[in-house]
Amino acid sequence: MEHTTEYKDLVNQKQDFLPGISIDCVIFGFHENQLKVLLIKFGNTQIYSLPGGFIYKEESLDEAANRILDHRTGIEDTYLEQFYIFGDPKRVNPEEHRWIMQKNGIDLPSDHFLFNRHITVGYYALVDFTKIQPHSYLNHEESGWFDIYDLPETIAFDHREILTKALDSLRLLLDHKLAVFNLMPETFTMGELQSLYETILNKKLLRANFQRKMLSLGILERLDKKWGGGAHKAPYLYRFDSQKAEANKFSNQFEE
Amino acid sequence: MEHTTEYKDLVNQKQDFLPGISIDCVIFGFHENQLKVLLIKFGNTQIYSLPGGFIYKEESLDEAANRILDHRTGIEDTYLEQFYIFGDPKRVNPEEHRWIMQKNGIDLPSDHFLFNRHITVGYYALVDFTKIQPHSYLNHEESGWFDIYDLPETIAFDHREILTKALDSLRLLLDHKLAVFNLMPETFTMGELQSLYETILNKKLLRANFQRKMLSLGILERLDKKWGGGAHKAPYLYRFDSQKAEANKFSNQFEE
DNA sequence: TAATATTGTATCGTTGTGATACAATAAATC
DNA sequence: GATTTATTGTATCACAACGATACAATATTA
Repeated sequence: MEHTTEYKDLVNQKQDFLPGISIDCVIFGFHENQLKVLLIKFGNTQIYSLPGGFIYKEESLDEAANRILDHRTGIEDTYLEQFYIFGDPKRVNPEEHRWIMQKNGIDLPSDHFLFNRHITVGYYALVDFTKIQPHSYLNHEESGWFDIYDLPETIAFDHREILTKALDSLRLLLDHKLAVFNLMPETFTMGELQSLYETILNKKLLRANFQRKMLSLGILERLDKKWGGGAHKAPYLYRFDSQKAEANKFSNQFEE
Repeated sequence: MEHTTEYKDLVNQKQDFLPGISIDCVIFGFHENQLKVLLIKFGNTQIYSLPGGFIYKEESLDEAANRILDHRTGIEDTYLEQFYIFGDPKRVNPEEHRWIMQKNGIDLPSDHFLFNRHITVGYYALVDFTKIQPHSYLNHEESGWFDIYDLPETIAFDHREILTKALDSLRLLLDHKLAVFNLMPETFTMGELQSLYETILNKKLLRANFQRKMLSLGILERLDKKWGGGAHKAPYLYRFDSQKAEANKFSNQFEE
């Protein structure tokens, strides 16, 4: 059983973790015009969940979230922010949880700490999809990217609700900060950027107006044209220019 | 010592509470053109703190926050929302905490659970100042309202940071929801409403434009004029009309 | 009765935005 | 190599939103 290492941590390290609290990460990526989230499939089941973990006793919440994210994606520095804390006492069904563990060959007593009530802090990460290679850890967990609008049927616990709230928060972020550029690769066309906005907002935008608005913000550096995209005029490539953004008083809208 | 009852709870009921997690409430009110927050003064000190508490094991976070708020202000139904979770392992200095308790005649061992690391969930409440009478509980705690821009010098733990974050969140709320009307009395003049906005945003607004904007939202009911306000034209009184707000597609901007 | 302070509203110019149009052009097709 | 095609970059028009200013209305005071 490939999960053993991780689960051993969970099972044995109770004394190292803060009790009764966990972190769940909604890892957003953008690929082929789809907004994706990274989900983990529990072994021997069809149940998916968010990657999560616990907080060491000497660790801040942000540090824990970064550690968990690094563990799952191999990305160390990326945009990561808490968006909500989920504290319903019935948010996790301990029977469901125990059944999942059993399916993975781990038979824990029903009074094991893992099945106690846990409050969970929701973090979302905005990662550059192109920089994430299938991590060894990912394979072990049978994790994968899913279109946020086409999620698996069975999602564990209250994780579907967490995903919904994360998407809501991401939409709010669009209005206030420029953090969504963390979802784009280093260079991109205006059409690709528009596609990201459309996917997050789940509605079509007028191309001409989107371009006008984006250029007027003064945060993009225009590079060479992108050749070979098809039988049509070649689009420019752009790069997000954080210095320009700062000069244009958008400093407070990006990366805190 | 008047605190005894509450502190007894804290000291003895460890087993009833979720371990390692607390709630702190930033209770906003609006009075005499000032944005106020309710702070508690620890006995025999000059140290103020936010009213807070712990979560019972069968209670949701929102329920706990409501209970704590009710306890402090006597208000049962009001606008209450979590805004951030504070999880720095050094956010509370246990020595400072123990010293404060000692000053209140409660000498706890340094390994008492109260001095363990606690993560705290920040909630803000928007209350109608005119409906809050000095609650018996308040007197006991020597609590009082403070202008958010003129806080006491000594504020315990990381509570000043929590207050700052709460004010930031309140400003965001202004853009998205109509919840700030919870801070106003039942009826008010346009000038009073403008004063609230100016106080939250900490900047002056143009009277004519503010009035035009507010009226155009179609969320206010115009009542009789308010007489006796001085040697000038009498202003109209307004009432926030949640039905109008709903009809004008603002339903999603108010009370969830 | 006149003066005063404040309120309610109108107006002007500027900016931002939705909608549409059109020229430019890289690759595919003939 | 000329033509076609799909897409891009930009211009334009109408309208809404907004900052700034002006002014008439009016409840109280003098």
